[in-house]
Amino acid sequence: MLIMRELYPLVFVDVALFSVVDDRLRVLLVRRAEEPLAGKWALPGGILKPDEDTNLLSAAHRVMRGKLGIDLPHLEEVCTASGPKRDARGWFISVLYLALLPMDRVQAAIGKKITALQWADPLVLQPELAFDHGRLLGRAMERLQQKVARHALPLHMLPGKFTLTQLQRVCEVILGRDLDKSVFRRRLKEVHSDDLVEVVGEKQGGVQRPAQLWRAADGFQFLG
Amino acid sequence: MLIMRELYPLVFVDVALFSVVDDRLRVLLVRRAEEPLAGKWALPGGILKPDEDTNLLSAAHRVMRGKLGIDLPHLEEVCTASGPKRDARGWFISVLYLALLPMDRVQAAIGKKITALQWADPLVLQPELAFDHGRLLGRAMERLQQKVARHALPLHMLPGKFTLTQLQRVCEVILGRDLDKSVFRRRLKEVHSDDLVEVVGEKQGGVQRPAQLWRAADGFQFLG
DNA sequence: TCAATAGTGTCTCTTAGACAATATTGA
DNA sequence: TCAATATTGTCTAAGAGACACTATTGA
Repeated sequence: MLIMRELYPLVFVDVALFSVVDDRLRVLLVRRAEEPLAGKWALPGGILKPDEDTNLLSAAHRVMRGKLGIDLPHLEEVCTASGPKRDARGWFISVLYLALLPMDRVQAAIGKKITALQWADPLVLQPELAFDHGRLLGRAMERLQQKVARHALPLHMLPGKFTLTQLQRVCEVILGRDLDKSVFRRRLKEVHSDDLVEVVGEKQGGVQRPAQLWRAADGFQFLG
Repeated sequence: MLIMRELYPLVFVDVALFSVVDDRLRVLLVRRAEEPLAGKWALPGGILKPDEDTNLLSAAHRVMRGKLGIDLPHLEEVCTASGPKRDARGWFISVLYLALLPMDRVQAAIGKKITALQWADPLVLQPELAFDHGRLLGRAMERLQQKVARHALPLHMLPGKFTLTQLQRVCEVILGRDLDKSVFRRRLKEVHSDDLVEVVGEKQGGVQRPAQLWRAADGFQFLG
């Protein structure tokens, strides 16, 4: 069936993928290879393919698999952007997703594409992101901070085994402020005793008391 | 320009419009007049018209203006639904909006279309809403309750002048539980002293102490 | 005065924050 | 033993909830 192009908007999915590198929050940016705005940095994203995708979420998964070659452990919708003049191609809808990546998979994610990918500081206003991606990144940051402030545990950003100090550090990095160790662990015990599982292994740590290792429980979700 | 229909999804906006009628929470439903699922009750909604709408939000405003003849004072995006088989028409995206209507405009909203519109109880699981609207309604309810629980004031559901008791009642109806009068007013004073303005007028009230009337400040937003 | 609702005060209990104290390891 | 970090305990302050009290009106 052939129809008028102007009656249907272009639909994109864009992803704000966060991780923590060296105790600093980072977001993945890609350098646009094609027009419009070729050469500019942007959030990774792609166009919806109704013939391949079962829904928008799976489109986001597909796009990120294409960019990084990995499946993201967490991907959630944040909001949409829309309007008639994203670029010359006309009316568009962009659905923004928030994603988390374990810190130990950051290097593998970028691989050798260091000219096309970068882990940028989301707090330092990126000089000029393409389109409205600066605003979208802000929305994703808000969502991430809100959830952690409401005690959602960003376990998807941590390696398979982690110490509570590591977990606390990740939360601090996301929130941009220090947390009290005692308060942090007290809440953990009270609320999330079923979502975190103790592990037999112990940490090395050199000249210091070894820390207990933990892991996320099966089916853990980044809720809150 | 003519293109393949299958490459572009249909885009709908659907609206969960809440109000309070006789101390009960209500959501607006419409009886579908056309196929598919003609005769079934559904959330009001319509198809995006890129040639008319400047973005998805304005599409939602346009659709509701068409159904009710009024401009909604509050409309916010909740989430999207998407997939290949909403109905025979193929791949679709549906963007859900949450809206609030003042209780004193409920009658005007329905007008004489009582066979096509109804104010239904969103808590009583509507037997069978069309499409996935039952799930969408649940998402909108969650959002509404979350915001009020986080102390967002649903002033958009109240008439221009209202008493604090009325405001508290609306919050109670949304949350489905009683609130403490003292706690409610204490918080109001502490947090929202700049967002609510005292009004000279007093309430009638018959055989009882008259209550102070309040109104929403200019530019008030349903945040929280 | 009374009924009825508006509006305020106070007590307690839970929880968050600050910070101290104890525990465990390798050198 | 010491340095360094893990883990726990304790005190205090802020906030939420429960509930009682006072205030104001028309009849």
